[in-house]
Amino acid sequence: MPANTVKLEPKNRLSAADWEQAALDTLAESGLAAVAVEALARQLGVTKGSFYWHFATREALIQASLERWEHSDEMEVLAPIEAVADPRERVRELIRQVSHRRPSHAVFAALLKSVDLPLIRPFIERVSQRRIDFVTEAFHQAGFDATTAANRARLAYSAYVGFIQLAQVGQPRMSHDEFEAYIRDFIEILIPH
Amino acid sequence: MPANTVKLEPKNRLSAADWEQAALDTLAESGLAAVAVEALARQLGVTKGSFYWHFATREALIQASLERWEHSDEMEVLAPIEAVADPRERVRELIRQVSHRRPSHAVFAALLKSVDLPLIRPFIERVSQRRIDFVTEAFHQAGFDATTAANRARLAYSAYVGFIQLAQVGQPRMSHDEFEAYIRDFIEILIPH
DNA sequence: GGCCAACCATACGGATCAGTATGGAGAGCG
DNA sequence: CGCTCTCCATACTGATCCGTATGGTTGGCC
Repeated sequence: MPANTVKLEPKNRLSAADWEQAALDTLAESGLAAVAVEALARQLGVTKGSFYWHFATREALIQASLERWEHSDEMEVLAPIEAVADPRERVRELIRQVSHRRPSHAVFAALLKSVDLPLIRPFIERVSQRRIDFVTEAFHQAGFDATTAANRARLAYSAYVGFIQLAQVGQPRMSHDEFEAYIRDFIEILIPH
Repeated sequence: MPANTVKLEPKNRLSAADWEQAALDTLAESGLAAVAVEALARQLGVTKGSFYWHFATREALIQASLERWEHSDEMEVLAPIEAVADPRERVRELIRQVSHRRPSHAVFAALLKSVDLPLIRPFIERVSQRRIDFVTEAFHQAGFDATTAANRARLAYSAYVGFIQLAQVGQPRMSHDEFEAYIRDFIEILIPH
């Protein structure tokens, strides 16, 4: 057998990053309450003893996981769209992007439900502020005055937040085509030609 | 002393309705997790023994409380506005109403966070469906075709849901005047003249 | 005035979960 | 070979909370 097994054998021997990823997965799937040390341990095939070696406390895990999520979220969503020159088209592209990439929103939707916790709140505040500022800036560049741009951004972001909440209820019971039509109307209403 | 003390002495001796009201209050203030029997008992100055005489289980209390809330919500919000003849003005009035009466939304916002629970989900579904249908109907009467009316209603309701979520974060950090201006823009965008 | 039913206290059982204490296996290195 | 550091298992404590069992108190009613 070849020696030099640098990073093989992902079977046993976990790292902190493994725990963080598992935490984000179950957070997205089952909510913050499901991010429990013993549950994650079972899910990873180990016991609590492993966890408390990598992290001091449950909150430390959540904190680290969310910092990871916040960073990747910013890099993967907003950053690529900043390149779009025309501000109107930039917002349109943003709407299309977020409307066609569900998995990332699951974490945000889960966090939204635990926003009353002091541990979670700052994350919601920061990412929301960044996103609203992003859209506000685009609307401003598109010719709207400051307050109108801000209000339109607020409306757009509120509609986004509300939608991902209602989507879990299956409330806007729409087919794929109906959803696409909704997105088109969404854009049409918020970004007049 | 006059006999005939029909309903005096509200000090001791609770009724099921008292528990339901207390449940709704703490639900609105501290979320569903805070609706715990022992906590409510302390809050009401009694012990668990009292609770389990009035209700079989914690879920029974929540169920009863939410049925009470759902009924009063429907009566106090949508019903009075149905009288407004002009559909455009009806939606405008609805928006003004809900934007100026906070306390009732607290229960809905709290429920939204626990929508994954099978006990809560039906309530969210029913009230959301009713509200969306209400607005859709108004937009339809205002001259929009069926799908456009539905999409505008979805957008309006999503924006509402998202706003009450973000409001708790203090995210749309607005003064009173800014809020009023936002509502005006909200109406202006959704209901073109 | 005594009985009955509504209402509540006390005390316990059982489940869940965060965190601690402690010891053991396993790889690398001298 | 043996030591040590990393990583994990086992076992326990303590807190919280739902639900049960049971007995006590109070008000109305015959």
